[in-house]
Amino acid sequence: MEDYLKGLNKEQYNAVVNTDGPVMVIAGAGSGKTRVLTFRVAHLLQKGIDPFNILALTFTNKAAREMKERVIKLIGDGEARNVWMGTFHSVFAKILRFEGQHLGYPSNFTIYDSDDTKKLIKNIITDMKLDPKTYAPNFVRARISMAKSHLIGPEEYANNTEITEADKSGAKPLIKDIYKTYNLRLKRSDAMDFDDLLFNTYILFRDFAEVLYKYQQKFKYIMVDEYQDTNHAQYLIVKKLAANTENICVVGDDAQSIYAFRGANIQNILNFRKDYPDYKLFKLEQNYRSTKVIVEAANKIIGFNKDQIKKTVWTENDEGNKIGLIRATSDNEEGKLVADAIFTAKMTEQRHNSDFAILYRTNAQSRAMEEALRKINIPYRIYGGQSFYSRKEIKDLLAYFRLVINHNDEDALQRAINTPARGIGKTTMERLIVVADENNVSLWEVVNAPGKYGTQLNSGTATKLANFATMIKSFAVEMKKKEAYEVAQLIANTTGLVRMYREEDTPEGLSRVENIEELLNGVKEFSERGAEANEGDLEFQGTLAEFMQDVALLTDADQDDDDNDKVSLMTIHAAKGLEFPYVFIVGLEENLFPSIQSISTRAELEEERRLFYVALTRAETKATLSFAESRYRWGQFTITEPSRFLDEVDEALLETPLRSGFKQQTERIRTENTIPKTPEPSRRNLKPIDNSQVQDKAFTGDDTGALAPGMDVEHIKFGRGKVISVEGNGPNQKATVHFNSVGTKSLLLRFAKLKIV
DNA sequence: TCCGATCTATTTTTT
DNA sequence: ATAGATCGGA
Repeated sequence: MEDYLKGLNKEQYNAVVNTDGPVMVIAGAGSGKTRVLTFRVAHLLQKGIDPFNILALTFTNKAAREMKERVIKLIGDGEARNVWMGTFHSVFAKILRFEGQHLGYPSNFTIYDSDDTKKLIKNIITDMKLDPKTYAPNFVRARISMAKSHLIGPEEYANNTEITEADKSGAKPLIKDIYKTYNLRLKRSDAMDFDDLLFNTYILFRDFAEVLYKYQQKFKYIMVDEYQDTNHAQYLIVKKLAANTENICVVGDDAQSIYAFRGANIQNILNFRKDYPDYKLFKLEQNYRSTKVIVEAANKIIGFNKDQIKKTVWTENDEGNKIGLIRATSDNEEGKLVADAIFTAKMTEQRHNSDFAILYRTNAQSRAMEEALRKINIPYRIYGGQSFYSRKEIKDLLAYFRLVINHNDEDALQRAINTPARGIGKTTMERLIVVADENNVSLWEVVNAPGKYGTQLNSGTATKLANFATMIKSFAVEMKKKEAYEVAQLIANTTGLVRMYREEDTPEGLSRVENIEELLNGVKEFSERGAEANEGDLEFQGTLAEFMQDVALLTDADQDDDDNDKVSLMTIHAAKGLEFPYVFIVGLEENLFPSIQSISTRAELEEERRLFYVALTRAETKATLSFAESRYRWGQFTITEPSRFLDEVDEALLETPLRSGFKQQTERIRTENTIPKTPEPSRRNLKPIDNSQVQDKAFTGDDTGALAPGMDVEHIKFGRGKVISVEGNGPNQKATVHFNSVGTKSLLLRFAKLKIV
């Protein structure tokens, strides 16, 4: 046995060394899935397999990078860097840059992100004079995206009566036309959306046998991570690629499937047995990550789901801490209690900030957490949310980059042409768009040569257009001669974008200028990295075009930070695949988690439950659940109810009972084997309550040094209560107080302003 | 065409 | 709450 394989358990070992033929690995949470994948790659290389023959597909760039780093650690640099490891989207984008001409795409095609996509769909809806309320852009986009990920093109869509009937009964019969126009417009812009990267790769392999053959020869060993999250398109592409050698290894966990909402299909796991009847199955069931308490609680929760593949996750780890429970009166208080708990654990357990993660269902929940952490000076880092790349000023500058790289990129052109203002307004643009449509050419064609298409323009406008076109073309020339950073800086300055924001002379304007500078620094770093990497990776030049390819598929979670000792804040989706000693799962309230839009069908509810399972199994040492009894949502104060998921946590594993104090829980009727009733958003939850009571600004705490058990105290939010105990001293002094209103709470006296009554 | 005031949708999760 | 969209007036 090779040395490096010694640390593996039997199942892991088998999953690693069975390199030939189809293999499926069902890997429970924390069972060493990534380990198996990395060792498998290392093992292949060790056996002398050419790294260029190995393909490893992941869902996030982060997972890909991590895998690469770990392989390099195992067997050293050099060979490892030539393995194709990346997300489905990035790998297929790379293939399409090489092969896109078969489908009529240039290699410099633009990738539209969801913002660009949405905008384009919105434009089309307006152009078609449809009511944007009926045809809500987000809805239409979701519909088109769903179609594309099932490999249903515009024609198939229009010819599929089941689909069109559904659209008709939804009073949206024209989605098929929007879809058709949308695809034409994308094509005319030499652009692909995220789904096209998969769709077109599939078409490429389906229609061009020689291309398929080439990649089948290339990728002799294929590995797919998070197989439970693949959609139909991904499934078929992988199947085609693997058809020759059948050296395919998929790793997944049905209990962690949380992307059905975007077309992921758990059936792909089941299909695997049919597609490769002689496949080998390995089950990784031993959890190395979490304590017994966490594993047991998680097992019980997932047990409430009907649809699942039987498996038993177990662990030899210690029993561990019970699961914490935080009950807060408001979202802000929830933030404070969580921040306090982190502070306390840091002090008592000597932990780093980076040992903590706060996980939530929606990005909007981060704010209360941020504020609370900031108040007590705990550094944190937010993953996801409003991405750096979706800020206005960044989009503005990127639009120029895109336009310079691909003149036909219509979205980029529309954004750039009058930002900053160049006197090319709405009227002119509308006229140009009509001409472009009539002649079926890209918008750039018309802007660049309006005379050619007989566009009616006054001479002033014509000059402005000509100047703009000349400028863009001059950038394109520069781009060929200079490296990325120089061109980027030239563009930022010559276009007047930086000047525009600077002249706003407002704090926002200034921060926009700073963001632009940050982006330029990013470009600089990128091209320097390009120069360094040149000898190792011949394909990498560090050009602006390459930078843009990177950016299009990048998410915020992929960015690195210099200072890494920070508390992590992210959605549960973003946390998949990660682990932390201490995990706080916040906002466990009905209509938030599970989400109000996911409780009408069993399938949706079960996905929410898997999400909860994923969240809980991120924890190594201790998990803490929290919920608030009220929360601001959509700027509205709402009373909330604890999540049904809290009831599914084994009471015996909780630090404090769920139902304590005076609060009487309304009995919720839930039978495990009936389909949940139609959602009845309880009035109670949505009723705005009078929020006008002004808080007593003068409320200041008494000196709490004299605080002792038995004393009556008053709290600014909780009102009257009785002190049960006081522990700790100095800044960490805590008191347990029983309040009439909210039951027993533990408060850090430094923050809780208590008045002795 | 530009600017400001008013209105409005947004919040599920991501490549 | 808040950013973006929209509309009317300059």
